[in-house]
Amino acid sequence: MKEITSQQQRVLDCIQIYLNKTGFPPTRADICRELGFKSPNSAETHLRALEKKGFISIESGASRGISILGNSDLSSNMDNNYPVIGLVAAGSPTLAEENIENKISCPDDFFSSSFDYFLKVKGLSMKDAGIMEDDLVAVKKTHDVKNGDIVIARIDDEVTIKFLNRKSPNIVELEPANDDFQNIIVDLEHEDFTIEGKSVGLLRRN
Amino acid sequence: MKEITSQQQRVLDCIQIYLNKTGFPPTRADICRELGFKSPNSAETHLRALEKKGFISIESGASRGISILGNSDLSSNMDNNYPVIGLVAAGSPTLAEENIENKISCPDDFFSSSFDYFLKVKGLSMKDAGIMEDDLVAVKKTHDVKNGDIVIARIDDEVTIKFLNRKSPNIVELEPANDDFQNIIVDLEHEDFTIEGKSVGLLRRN
DNA sequence: TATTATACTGTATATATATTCAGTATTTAT
DNA sequence: ATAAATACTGAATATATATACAGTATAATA
Repeated sequence: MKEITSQQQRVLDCIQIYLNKTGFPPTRADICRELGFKSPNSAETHLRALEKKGFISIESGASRGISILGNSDLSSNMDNNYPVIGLVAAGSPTLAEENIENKISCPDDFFSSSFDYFLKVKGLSMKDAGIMEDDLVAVKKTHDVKNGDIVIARIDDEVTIKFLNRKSPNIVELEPANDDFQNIIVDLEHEDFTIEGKSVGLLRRN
Repeated sequence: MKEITSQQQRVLDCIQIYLNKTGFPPTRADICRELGFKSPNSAETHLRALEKKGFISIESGASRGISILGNSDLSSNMDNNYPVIGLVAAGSPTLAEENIENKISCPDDFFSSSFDYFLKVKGLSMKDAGIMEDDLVAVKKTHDVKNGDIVIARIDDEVTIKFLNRKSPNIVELEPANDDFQNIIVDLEHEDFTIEGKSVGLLRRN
């Protein structure tokens, strides 16, 4: 998807807000009223730009014929069953049957990114990041992680959830969010270390 | 909600299907085309009947100004759209349209108990309870709250989320989960105090 | 340098659309 | 038995709306 200008973003937001508020899309005049434009053609040209860039579609000739495209809203309402895996002290969080505590049905587009399973958190090592015991962290299986990401990592046979901090090509620091815990420093040359994935969201069921 | 006739149900279904398909509501002519009516007035009268019975609302004078109302079970899926309400400093978190920031589709049985809306948290007064800024707290509208519950309360015009602690019939203590914040003590005789509901879960989208 | 994209105002108009009025017929309450 | 609600056709119309056309101006390309 092409880049969007700030004014086009305002118009796109305006359409979404109008939709949330009324249940149907705005007219050109509505957009002008909301954003302070004085000519309906101001809205028209922005709409055509948004259409050209693939953010919306416009039904020709129809009144209020604007619909917002992309995966954000109506299109992907598919539910899926996501396994809940216990964070056990030893053993990687595999999707093997014996590790699956239960399954949770939720929409595929529920979090900012797609994800693969829920990890049930043990302990309070990430409590200052708002991750408490028994919270369910939505984990995306990936190796594409940056410093500062909350990652699910395996050192030898221990699985843990921590902030990632790559110190040097061979040294990785795993940082808890709790003063009672120590940083874990991993030497990639001498220890068996794997990134299982990263947190893309959290679910807490009281 | 009053009873619906089979023809009115067909029209209501038609609106929903049209919305799913196009992203915007149908015109009278569209409904006629879909259902085989030969006069736009056929659609009009059905729409007015549906409006009178509270199934839809019609924006007078607006084209395609139909919106489907109060869907307790007419969406028929397991999923429902739950509004996201911003926790504003003043004003109660009503479900009024202007307070709805967004909607999130999720299964009705997603949390331990049914719930009514998501509250977007501002500030860090509950951080030690793992509730961080911009977290979405699933709120069940109820007055059935116990000591220790995380409640959404309104004092005069301030809405806040805190632990509940009833001290005596007339004194309620609202306890933050953050040492930087003070307990709030409310005298029910002299202050306007309402329990809006309680937290039944939490959702965090990174 | 010329060109294209962005970002508007202002006017005009064909048509898309809601909505009223006039009928007919059947079913359901009172 | 009479009124009211339902379920339509058909025609007419005021207006809501998309959209084209004519300009102006600035910033970003090529």
